[in-house]
Amino acid sequence: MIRGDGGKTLRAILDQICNKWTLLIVATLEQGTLRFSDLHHRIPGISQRMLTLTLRNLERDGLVSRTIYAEVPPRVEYALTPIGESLIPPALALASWAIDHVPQIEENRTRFLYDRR
Amino acid sequence: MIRGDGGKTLRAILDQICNKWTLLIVATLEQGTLRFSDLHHRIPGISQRMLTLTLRNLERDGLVSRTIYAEVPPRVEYALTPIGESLIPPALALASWAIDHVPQIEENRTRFLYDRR
DNA sequence: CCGAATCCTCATGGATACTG
DNA sequence: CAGTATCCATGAGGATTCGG
Repeated sequence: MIRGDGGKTLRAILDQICNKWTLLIVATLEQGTLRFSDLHHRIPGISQRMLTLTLRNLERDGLVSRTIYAEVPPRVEYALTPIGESLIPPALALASWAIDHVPQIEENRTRFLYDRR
Repeated sequence: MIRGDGGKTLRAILDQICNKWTLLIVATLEQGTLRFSDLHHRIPGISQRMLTLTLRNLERDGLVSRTIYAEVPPRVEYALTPIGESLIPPALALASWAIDHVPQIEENRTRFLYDRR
């Protein structure tokens, strides 16, 4: 069953994981450690603000580690923790499902619009 | 890789799947056909409005079928289509991950708050 | 380079009341 | 029973500016 408690905390955490950017960031960090600017231009469309906020949440939840190097210019590197890495398989499973079914879903949507008068 | 195109359509579909209620509704329909009121009280916390809206989106995308019986009182039954059923495994994988890691994540959050001054 | 802070907009979503 | 319609609060998220 999908609900362990009343569903409160679970749904809260699912919302946290399943938001607009989290899965993409985790999937991008699968390749290994990346610094802020790398992430910024590897994830098209994300704003600096949302990248910062999402990384903070992931750090707070212990899914991502943040390492600061006191250099000039500054360098900050992000990497997945073991818990973060354990999220990779289910995240990729969902992403793969979406990729596999994008054409079918798009066809369904257009047909749905056409069938309604 | 997680991005098939520029990431536009994929991210749109992921947003659609990964919203506040979709996964819960799909997981609830795994058990079989259910009517509106059944869904309503099996998913604690959902409003009538959001249940209707989310079901419409799922119907539009072809993940859920909607059957109306011309009776008094009216009866409407919802069921997963084959595509909808194919979403069950990755959805449950993600839900299971969340369930398994809720305690650890909650501990990380409280420690994060405590460590910051 | 890496962010924090501010402002602003718009979608999400809850509460309520009404219909067939 | 199964919605639709309306109003309204909240927060996600983009653009921009400033700081270390």
